[in-house]
Parts: sequence; structure tokens; C-alpha cells
Amino acid sequence: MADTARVYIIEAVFCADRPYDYFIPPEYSDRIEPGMIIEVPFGRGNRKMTAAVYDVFDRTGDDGGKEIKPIFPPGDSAGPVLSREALELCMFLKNYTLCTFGDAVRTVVPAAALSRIEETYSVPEGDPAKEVRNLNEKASFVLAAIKARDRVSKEYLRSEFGEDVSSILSSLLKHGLIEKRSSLREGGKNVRQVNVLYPSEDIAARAAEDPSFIDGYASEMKSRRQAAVLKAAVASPGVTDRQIAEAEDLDVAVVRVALSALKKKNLIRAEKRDVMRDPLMPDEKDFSSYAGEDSLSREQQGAYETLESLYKDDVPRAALLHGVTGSGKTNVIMKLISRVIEDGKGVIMLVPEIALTPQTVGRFVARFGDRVAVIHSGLSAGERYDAWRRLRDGDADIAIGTRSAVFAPIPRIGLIVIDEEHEHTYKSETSPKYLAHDVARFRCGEHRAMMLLASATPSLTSYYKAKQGKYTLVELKERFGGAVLPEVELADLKEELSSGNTSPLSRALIRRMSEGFSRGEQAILFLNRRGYNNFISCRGCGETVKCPNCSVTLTYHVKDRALMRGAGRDSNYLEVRRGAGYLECHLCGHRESVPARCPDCGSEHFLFLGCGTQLVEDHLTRMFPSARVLRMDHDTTRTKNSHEELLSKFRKGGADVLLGTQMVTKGHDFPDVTTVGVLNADSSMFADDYRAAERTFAMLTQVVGRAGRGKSPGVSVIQTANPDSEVLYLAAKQDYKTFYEKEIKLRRALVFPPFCDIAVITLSGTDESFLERSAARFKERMLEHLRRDYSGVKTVIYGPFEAPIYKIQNVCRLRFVIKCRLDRRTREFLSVMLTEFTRGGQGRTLKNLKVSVDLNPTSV
DNA sequence: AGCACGCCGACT
DNA sequence: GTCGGCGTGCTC
Repeated sequence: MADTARVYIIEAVFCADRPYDYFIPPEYSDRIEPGMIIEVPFGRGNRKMTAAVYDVFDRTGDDGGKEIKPIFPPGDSAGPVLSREALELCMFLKNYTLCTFGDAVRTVVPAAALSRIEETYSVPEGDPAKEVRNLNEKASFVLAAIKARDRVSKEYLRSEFGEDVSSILSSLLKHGLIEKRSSLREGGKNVRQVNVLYPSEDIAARAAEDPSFIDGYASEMKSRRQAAVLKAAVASPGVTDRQIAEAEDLDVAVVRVALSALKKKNLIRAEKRDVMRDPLMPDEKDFSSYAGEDSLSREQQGAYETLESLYKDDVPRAALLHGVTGSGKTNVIMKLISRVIEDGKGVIMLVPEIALTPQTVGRFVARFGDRVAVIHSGLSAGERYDAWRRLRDGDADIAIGTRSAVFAPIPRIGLIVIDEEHEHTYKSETSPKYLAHDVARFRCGEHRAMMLLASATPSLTSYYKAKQGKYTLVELKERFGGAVLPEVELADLKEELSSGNTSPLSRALIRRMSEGFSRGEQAILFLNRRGYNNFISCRGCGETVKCPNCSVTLTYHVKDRALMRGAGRDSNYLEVRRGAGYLECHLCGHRESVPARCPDCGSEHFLFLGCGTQLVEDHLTRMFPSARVLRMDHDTTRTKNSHEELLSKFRKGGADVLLGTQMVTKGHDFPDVTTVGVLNADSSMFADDYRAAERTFAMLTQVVGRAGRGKSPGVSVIQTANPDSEVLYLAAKQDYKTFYEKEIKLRRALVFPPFCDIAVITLSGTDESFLERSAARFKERMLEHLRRDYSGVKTVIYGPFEAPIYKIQNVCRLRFVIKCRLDRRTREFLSVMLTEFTRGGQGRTLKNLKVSVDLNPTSV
């Protein structure tokens, strides 16, 4: 008889994150199984916490251990939320990324499926006028807020009064001014229900007898809504209240009021049924236009056959599909997926960003219909939960989505595809800081499935593994349908400037664009800077205007309406602009108006420098007055669906130029685009990062590949101040292999990934001098450990030094970069350091100091 | 994180 | 004298 549960506490912080054993009273011993979320008393105060049951076993007779506490009685709801595989996946994430088990659980399972403790506060009954002595101002505000509504959740108080509300609450609690209650908010309840309507027997019989009966009957009714609902139920028995609401353009709640009245009169009977929310499936959405070419070229067929034979092996396999832009990788992938589905197995297809890949999603839905579940960050909690359930229950077997879709609860996985595998979005920025590839590899191992990476510009690490034979390399060298690679022209920005062209558009680009426009073709321009001017600088002393909270310059933005009217018409030095725009911090969102005078020297004159998308738009409208410009950047895509709307407008020919930040570079086929301009190829090349070249190469290859996808050949103009750069030259030729050979040599020589691993440890806090002292102490402790208990761990430690952006929102950051080999021992060493220096999790307190670790970050 | 235990300053 | 500040250590 199992009497013991080994659990992980979901809310536990890093240093307290280890297995705990609890006694299972015999009354419910047969109801507790691994994967369930239960409640347990934890800590000195026996605070109610949720815990994931990792294992259940029998401990009777084993009296050597410590006293253990009993679990709280389980609710009557359902079984395990985490499958055996999901539990192992959480353990993998914990060990691999150094997160807590709870962080892992929250990543693997959607929030709506997870029970959680809700702490609420109220004022004790009876003594509203209890003497309120020496309460500080904030405490009395908090108390008033709790009094105002009788029960308040901690979340609400946090959002209202900030993080430091906890200490106030505990002091109020101690004084008996408020009471706390912890209750369980059970997961799995966020299910949408509909009422299925049928006419009552009496009504049905009379309607069958006389088809016109119901119209007459309904017209006699007082309530028009009830009449409409009744008629709908008679006309199509089995109709749902939601369908009626949709058809009548009413709120469901309104229909339900009518329904309950009709039920009372015995005119209708109704049954409740659970339904799935599916953002993709509304009937009005038609995906047929996305249906792509299904037949494969000879080369594609060859690639498919290689992959298929790998897949059939029934041992974990990994392959890298390297195909030049436009080679039709998706066709090959689609066919492979069909093959896996035929076997009755499931597929996970990862894409970098859903909003930017409606085409890929569209093609999948057109082909596989409701077997597809789409998962991405834009889903509501309910939609996400439903997608998860459909996959878990086998009602869908293809999960397509962004990074987090790699956790799709498919019972039998046959294939996991990572499309555009080099994209940085596959690395999570929050704990657990996992790379989708690593999770995919782990899951493929568990399922004996195949992992397929695809890209035109694979990450150096992946290509290296392919070369080593860890992945099977499959190549597509031809552009599909005979399209030719675009011609590439490099424009020397220094030369432009010295010959008097101060515009952000080079003469070459202007010429190519006007040629294209005259043939009715479109252009895409890429510039990775939004706003009008990058920064403003005092003419008197040269000082730039910086964000008060962050260590970056403020960007000058023009209000879009002013821009349309052509404000800021002249040159790069404009006093007039002062009123037309504002300064914005791109890190914290801080906004202010342009200062009247320089805070340092008092000069009233500023230079507006550096060019952003707004400025280019301005130039374009003057240069090509008849061209319609579509600007696509963070500012124009704030609202939901705006990505898709802008892209589809451009696709339909609603504009001549698509100008924007990264989002214009990603995988779209625009057949009428023949000119592509990269306005500043250097911006990404001199980042202080060993991956800068790799990123620049991938980005340029990607953008250049946008042109000439249709019948007419394309041209790309790459503007740069370094026209002799080899990276640019190789990207222009789309010569990945040479780029790879050069770059891998460099990495080997300097010992960078894939020839080592990198761990970045960041200490952050608001108190600068405390931060500095902590960093020094941290380094000392690292060296001590490495000398003693971890003397076998080979590391090279750099730092502490200031993070590339030292201050964000008034939080300063110091970091260590550690070159190492991330094996078990090294991870243990890092874990020990975290535990020691956080005594709060990834990582909390120790006097507002935070410590976090990022293993092999995508950007350093 | 939260909670308890424990050791110093300024109030009834 | 004690109430309460928060530094330190532990959580089956």
C-alpha cells in the first residue's frame, strides 16, 4: 500500500526546490498518483501550498527518516495533469536550465489546467472601528482598500500597491487588523459549455403535423427573442445557443435568458455540452487559398525519401534540412508530416512567430483541417487550454506553433519539426530559459521520434552537428520552380555621403525602386530602427538626451498624423520638430517632450541624428510622391491582427513599398516584390557579440531571398559603410558553406560555441554599490568552489562587467560570462552558486539582489 | 517566498 | 522594562 507521496512544491523558490515526502492517509491512498497536483502544508507556518506528485511509494517500516506531515485531503476533481513523460520533462528542464520544478510545470502545462492557491484578505468581522494606531500612510491605504471590498486577492493588492505590499500585509496580519485565507482555485474548470436545443415533444409533434404552425405560434409570443430562439430550435433541432447568438447577432447571455424562459414553459428542452474554443476554425475563415503545390520536384522528392527512411528507423533520429531560400522546404516537410500522420502518430511543427507566418499556418490548416491545433502566445487562457486538451485526448494530432508548442501533450510523437531553426525566438527569455531544440531532442528520445531542423541559414551549432554526423544533413540546392536568385548590389554609404547624398536612400536603391515602380512592381525596405531620429544631441556640448531610468538614448518619434502631413520636412537639423514629436525610451517606454534647453549647458539647439523608419517614410513620400508606403514596425502593429492586415494589404497590391523593422524580413512570398533594400546592414554587425556575423548573414540571406519570388527576377540593394566586408559579400552570393567554413574556423580558434558552452550569470539590483560588492563576493565564492569541491570543473570566468545595457528601469546589471563545458558537474556547480546567492529563487532577495543564469544565451 | 527565532534601539 | 525593527536559517 502506497502511503507516501514524493512531491515538488510548485511555489518553491530555487534554494528550497527539492523533493519532499508527505504521508498519504489511507482514506485516499488509492486516489493519489504521480502527475497530480495536490495541496500540502509547508514550512514552519504550515502554509498551504500546491505540489506536483512526482512519485508514490510505500514507506512503512522505514522509520529511519524524519517525521513527515500528511497531505491535505485531495479534492474530488480528476486525475493527473502531468503525464509520466511530462514529469520527466519537468525534471529535465530543472536540471538542464537550472529552473525550479514549479517553473517547469508552469511551462509544460497551461495555466488553466493547473490548480493554484489563491490568498485573499479580509477585515475581521465585528470590529470595523478597531483602533488604528501608528499605521504608516501606505499601510492605511492598503487597509482601506481591503475594507472597501470585503475580500481581496493578493494578486489584486500586488498590482495596486506594488511588490512591497507583502510586508505591509504581514504587519497588518500581526496586528489582527486583517485576516488571510488560502483557498484552492482548481484547474481544469475553464471549459466552454453550450446548450444544445430541441423543441419539446409537444411542439415538435405539432410542427411535424403542420409546417406553418410554428410561424403562427411564434408570432403570437410576446418576446421576440424567445420567438426567434424557439423557431431556430424547431427549424434545426440540435442547434446551440451560441449558433443562435451568432446568427441573430446577440450576446450568448441574452439568448440564455430567453432559453431559460422557454424551458420553464416546456417549449424547449436543452442539454449542456462541452465545446472547444478554436481561434482558427470559425466558419468564415477560408484557408483554401493557402493550399500550396503538393507535387515535389526531383530534388525535393530525393530529400523526402532520405528523411522518410530516417523516420522509419524507429530510433530517435535527427536531421537538418538545409535548403536555399525559395527551395520549397515546406513542401518536403508537409509530405513527411502526412506520412507520419498516416502511421497514427502525432507531429509538432515549430515556427518562429505565428503572426509572421500566417502562410505556413494557412497551408497546414488547408491540408490537415481540424487535426491541427495552433499554439502561440496570443491565445486566450481558454483557447490555449482547449488546444492542449485536444492534443492530449487525440482529437488533434498536429501541433503547430511557436516555442512553447514544443510541449504539446501529444501521446505518441512521431516527428518534431523546427522550421527556420536558426531564429532566436526558439530560446526562451524567461525561466526556464530553454532552447526549443533541446526540449525537442529530449522528447524525441522519449518517443523514439525524429527531430527535423530546417533552415536556409542553419545556426552554426546545428550545422556543425550535422557535419559531425550527429544530424543527417539533407540539402536542397535549387530554387523551386526555376526562380533565380536575385541580383545583389552593395551601396557604399560613405561614398553616398561624400558625394552629397544625405538621404537614407542610396542612389542605387532609388534607381532600382523607380525602375520597379514603373513596371508596377513592389519593394520591401528593411531598417531595424523605429522612430524618426535615433537620438538627439546638444549642439552646444554634444551631450545626448538619455532615459532617466535606463542607460540608453531616447528615440525621437513624430506623431504619425504630423508625419503624414509632412512635418519635419527639412534636413537633419530642425528646430521646427520640437512641437511635432516626443522622445521615447525603447526599453521602458518612458516618454517626454523635447527639452527646451540642454540640461548640461543650457543651449537651446539640438541635432536630430540617426534615422528610423518614420524618417525613411518621410523621405520616401517626398522622393516618390505617387508611391503608397506601408510602414510596419512596433508602432503600426500594436493592435491585434495588425500584422496580418498590413501584410495582406501589401500582398493584394494595396501599397508599393513595405517599409519596416525585422518583421518585414520573415518568410513571406510576395510575387510582385522585385526590389529589396537593406538600409543599414552594419547595425547588427558590430554588436558586442560573437554571434554578430552569424546573425547578420542569416538576416541578409533572408531579406535578399524575399525578392524575385515570382516570375520576374529580383534585385537587392544592401547599403553599408563597409562594402568590403566578407560577410556581406557571402550573404549576397547566398554562399552559406563558405560563410560556415570561415566562421567555424574563427570559433574554433577563439574557443566559442560550438567548441565550448557559455553560461551568463547576471546579478541585478537597484543599489549600485551593494551590487558591486555582491559581484566581487560572488566571484570570490566561485573561485573558492572551483578550487575545492569542484576542482574538476574547467571554466574560464570573465567579469564582473556591466551588461551591454547597464541600467533598465533603474535596475543595474553586472554579469559574468563563463566559458565551460555544460556537463552534470558544471551544472551542479552553477546550481550551488545560485542556491548560495539567492536564498530566494532565480533569484530573489538578499537585499534586493537578484541572480539569474542563462545557459548558452542567444544574445550575449 | 514566508515564517520563526533571535538580538539591539526608543517608547509606554 | 517590552514592542518591534530586520538579519539569519529552514522548509518533508
